[in-house]
Amino acid sequence: MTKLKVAVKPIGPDLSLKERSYQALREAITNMNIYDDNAELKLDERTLSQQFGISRTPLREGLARLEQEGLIKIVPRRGVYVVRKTKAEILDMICVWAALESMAARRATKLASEEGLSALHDLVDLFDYDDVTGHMGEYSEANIKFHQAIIALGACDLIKEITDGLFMHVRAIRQRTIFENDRARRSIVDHKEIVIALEARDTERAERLVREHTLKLQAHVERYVDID
Amino acid sequence: MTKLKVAVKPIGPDLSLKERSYQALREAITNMNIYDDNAELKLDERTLSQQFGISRTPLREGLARLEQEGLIKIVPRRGVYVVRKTKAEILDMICVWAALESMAARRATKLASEEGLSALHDLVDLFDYDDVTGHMGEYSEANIKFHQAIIALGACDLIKEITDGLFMHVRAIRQRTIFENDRARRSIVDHKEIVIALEARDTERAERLVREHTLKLQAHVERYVDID
DNA sequence: CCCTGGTGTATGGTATACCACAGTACTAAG
DNA sequence: CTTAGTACTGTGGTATACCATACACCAGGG
Repeated sequence: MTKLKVAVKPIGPDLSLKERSYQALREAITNMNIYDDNAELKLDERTLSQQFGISRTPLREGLARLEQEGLIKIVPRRGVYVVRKTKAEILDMICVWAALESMAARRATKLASEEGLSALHDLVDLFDYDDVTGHMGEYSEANIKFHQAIIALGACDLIKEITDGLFMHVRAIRQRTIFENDRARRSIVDHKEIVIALEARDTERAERLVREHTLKLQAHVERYVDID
Repeated sequence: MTKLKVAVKPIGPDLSLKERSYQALREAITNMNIYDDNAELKLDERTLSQQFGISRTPLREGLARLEQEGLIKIVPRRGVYVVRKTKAEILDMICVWAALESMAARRATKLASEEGLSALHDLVDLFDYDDVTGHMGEYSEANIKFHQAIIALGACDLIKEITDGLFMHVRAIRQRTIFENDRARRSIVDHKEIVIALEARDTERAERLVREHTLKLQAHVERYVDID
């Protein structure tokens, strides 16, 4: 077969409309203006389909996926509503996060390459103890990056998949969880200790530090975040 | 307000067709004849819609949910296929299971009531060390029950939700994982030790025992189960 | 003035018709 | 006989029309 295929480009990013509506909606909901104030929580199928320029059929298939993912709730004969997580659900998510990331840390002490660990080390060095003030936005991003990096080092695709979903949900209430400077500083200290434990290949310690670090966040949300 | 509300029953279980097709398909796929042999892995939308007596529209919405859940894969323009988990995916699922159940055990040592623990104790007493032979089917059920009970004691709805999903997927390959008697016996011993640790409220030990118990299964699958 | 019943409308649920592409079979040419 | 090309068919993707219900608004009666 000397069929000289012209590099015709992997065709378009011709995702099906179902896929595109799913992703677009997901994007829209997670980045939604303000999620907790008096934001519009009702979605209208016909309006949406017009906005996207597609018919209701693929749109509804996307909505069905969104519902399965827990981002929206479809009430028969009533409409589709953006779901507002309860405080208990948030706490549960952080709990699962703690369980999975600590397992990832445990695995990382056994599986991670030296290069991977040093890359992680670089991530925490980006922010210094005194440097945090005024860079909360960036730090918040770097914070997520750090945790995702640990999870990546754990080399378990399913853990990555589930935690990505959790982060997506949690991002929706990020605005409410104002990380005060003090918390950020203590967080940085925790991160440094975690990296040290990982580099020392100290499985038990790395697992414990990661778990406790995340459970600190859980306790903080429990005490100070007021939703519902 | 002295409104004497009559307990009027939550009305009918008027599930939508989308919901029913979703559940029916899910049921059908998880209990599917033999999942690994030469079973039919291609699903035909029109045939299914006729079998269910509904149109393709709600059926496809159900399929979209199934795909999101990972039970099927919809290949654009090609069709929908029942997904066959790879060995790596199975191992990942057991890994997540270990992480979540050990976290549940940890929480159980702090949250569980004495009644809950004694109920768990009863579960392990149902099967004795020598009693397992010939009752593998029942034991397999009791085994799942035991793990679900621990998760329930952890009192984290999301952990329950996720692990339920994992069990559903794993059930599909249960047939392949022949639990030989020896494994069952050792499993029973593990279970008894776990209960003891829980009743002693020994958080660290309970966490460790549960994790190691599940990781033993992972190692067993890794070594002896051959799929793909 | 309030409460109740009915009608109308808007919106979600379902069915169906149509379209586009992939896979296959058949035919023709080398 | 083999291979390539073309046409046909079947299946998934999409659009649209129709149906059923929930909610709002209005009218009439208490």
